[in-house]
Amino acid sequence: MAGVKFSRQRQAIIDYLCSTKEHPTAETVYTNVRINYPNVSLGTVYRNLNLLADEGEILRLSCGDGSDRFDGNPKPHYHFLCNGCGRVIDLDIEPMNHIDVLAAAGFDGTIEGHTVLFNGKCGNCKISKNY
Amino acid sequence: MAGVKFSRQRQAIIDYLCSTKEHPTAETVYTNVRINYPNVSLGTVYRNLNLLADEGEILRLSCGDGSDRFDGNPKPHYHFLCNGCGRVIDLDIEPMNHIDVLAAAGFDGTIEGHTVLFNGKCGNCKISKNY
DNA sequence: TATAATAATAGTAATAATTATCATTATTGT
DNA sequence: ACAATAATGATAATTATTACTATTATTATA
Repeated sequence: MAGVKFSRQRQAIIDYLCSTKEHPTAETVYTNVRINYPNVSLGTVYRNLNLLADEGEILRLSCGDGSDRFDGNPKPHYHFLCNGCGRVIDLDIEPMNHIDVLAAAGFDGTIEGHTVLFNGKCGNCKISKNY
Repeated sequence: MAGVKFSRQRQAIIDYLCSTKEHPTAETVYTNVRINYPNVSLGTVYRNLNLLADEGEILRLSCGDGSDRFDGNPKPHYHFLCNGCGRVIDLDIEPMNHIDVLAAAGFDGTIEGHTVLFNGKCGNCKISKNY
């Protein structure tokens, strides 16, 4: 990475993101990185999350429910947002790359990719909240 | 609508949203409604956009690029976000309702729906910005 | 039509999420 | 070891949105 130097704080952010499947917000990343780096600043967390997302090392998820979330797995995959508890869960289905071709028909731009966000009630909420 | 009274301001917001295909932000709605209602407040615009989105009369689009956008057409359809100019464009393809069934396989929650956001370069940007 | 109930408004203050600034510290190539 | 410069922590600033409240508008009914 040209012009990018290693930093312990950035590494700790990557390590934390890769250790969880919870799609944490910047604030949650901050809370968890502070366990090992009590002096880390929230600005540093935001700066690095942006850098890593720009480099394609992590994914940024904007689910429209407040803060952005981040995913340590940069491979394109689909997500589910529970509108009971707000959790974001990875879905285990193959990305449908062919829909980029379908969408391109009759469109004068160039399609580079897509995101899919499913919504509904997660397994936990179905039980605990009687959905 | 139980407990909901008519207001000229709300009607003006609906009229404006239905008159454009530009998926405006709350700020843009505000600017345009002010042409006919110079005293309308930004809070009124936000309050009504939230109300209308909750009632299902309009769509809220969170594209992850700053402000939420709104669409006067509440029928589920797919969108394209140009990462050259930031414009959001309606795509003319049939929603793939069957993918909700695919996604539900091996998932313990209930899938109620999904959104798809394509990205790339719009026709204008391909020309004007040499993409 | 006048009235009473209450929803909606404008204006403003407050909050939440994120980005910018900057002096100091850490990393890295030579 | 040193010089160049990227990264940091602390804080201020910005952006997007929501909350509060006294006043005004809508609407059902007398």
